[in-house]
Amino acid sequence: MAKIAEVQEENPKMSTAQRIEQSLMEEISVGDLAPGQRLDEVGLASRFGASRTPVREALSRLTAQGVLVQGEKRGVFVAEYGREELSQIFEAMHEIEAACARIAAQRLTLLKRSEIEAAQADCLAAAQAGDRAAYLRANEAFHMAIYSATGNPYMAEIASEFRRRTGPFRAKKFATREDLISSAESHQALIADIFSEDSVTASNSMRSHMAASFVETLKVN
Amino acid sequence: MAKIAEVQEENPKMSTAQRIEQSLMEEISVGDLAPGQRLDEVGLASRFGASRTPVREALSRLTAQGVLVQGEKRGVFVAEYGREELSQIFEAMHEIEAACARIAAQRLTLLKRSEIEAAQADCLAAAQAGDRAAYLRANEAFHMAIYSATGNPYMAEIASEFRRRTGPFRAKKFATREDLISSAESHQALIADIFSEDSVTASNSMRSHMAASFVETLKVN
DNA sequence: TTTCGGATTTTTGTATACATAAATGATTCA
DNA sequence: TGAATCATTTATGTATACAAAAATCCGAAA
Repeated sequence: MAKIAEVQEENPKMSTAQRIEQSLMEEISVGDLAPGQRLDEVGLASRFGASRTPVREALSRLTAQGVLVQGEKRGVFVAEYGREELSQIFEAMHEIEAACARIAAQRLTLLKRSEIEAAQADCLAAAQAGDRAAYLRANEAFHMAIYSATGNPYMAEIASEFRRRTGPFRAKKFATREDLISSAESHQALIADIFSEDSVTASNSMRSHMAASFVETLKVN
Repeated sequence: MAKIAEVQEENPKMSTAQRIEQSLMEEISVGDLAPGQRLDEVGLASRFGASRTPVREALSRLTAQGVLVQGEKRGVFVAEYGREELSQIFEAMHEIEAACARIAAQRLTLLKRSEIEAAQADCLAAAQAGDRAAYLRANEAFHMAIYSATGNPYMAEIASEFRRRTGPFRAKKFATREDLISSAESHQALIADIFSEDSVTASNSMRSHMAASFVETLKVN
């Protein structure tokens, strides 16, 4: 509820449907809405104080993005992936992230470089503080900064899309403060390799980062 | 109109919204609906013999997929890309296609191999016949067969999505029978390199195929 | 007790109506 | 003549209503 009001005040000119879509996306990526959970149109409508029409539009768009799926039964559900599906999604994500790292290394500007550094500083701070929610946000911002450094909004868009899809599964692996710190530390090597401006080094470094992330994710899913 | 009825009869249990979405997608990817064209809700509603509600749902989903965009004015429009944007989209597409070719080369099964060959046979036949519409379909099937050969439906999905987005722009470059034939012939080298089962060769071959495709596309856009 | 069939209740998909925002056009004043 | 403001019309976003399909529940028969 806090989040809804927050978004509402930040962008007061958003339509109800967009507001609902963003709120749901946020809740899903953080893991408040668990994979497999059913989303009821009328329930959401009353919860957001709206009618079914904008709710349906939001659900429809989220389904088109693959964040929700319509299961065998009636209703839409938060996408739920088994080990096999997770591994396929991570393989795809891993390819795209590697491409992003390679391109980013080639095109790195001073501005983008400082944005990545700033995001990483936030990651470290949140990890030290043991603030899980803050770390999740900072970690997303860190990867977004790398996507943005490609200078290619379409690459960034698909990379973000996979990140959203896998959000709830990756989120589970951050249980303790140590998890946060080790994740933040693994960013350091990645940053160094991207900043080396050698595309092969950057790409390989991202591949190993993603592979490690996948191993950790599989442990808790 | 023929197409609408056709899809309707193939999948009689589809909802009106899905039917409209598929029809519009088909018309856009073939180029019947030109980039930049405005899509009017009431007009589409009367054209499909439905109310605005399912039309809105279809437009909303197509917008979420990036096939349509909501412009500065009111209304949604078929996505229109300038040279700069086209080059960015092609760069992203090129990365994904290269990854698909690499993975496909590593995992090639006899079945997938024969599917690729069959699709290419269709391409050659359509090109020889100078049948542009048939070639467009066969060419899509050819690339889909490669995506499918990765064994990874998520890779296939994003690759397909880019293909749909760029459909109307790529379609323009097939004007004469010679265009079709030269395109079909360029598939031959690509196939040979994928069938070599050497992932680097396959990936590089796809990169050059995509680069060539981009050059041709830019000429007509 | 289990299973089959029908009735009931949800839930979805579509249509329609209405209020609001935006684009267009007209009119007036400079 | 031009610009600016106001009115008109058009289109969008949301709400509500209704019909159809699916899921659930309940009872009867084996």
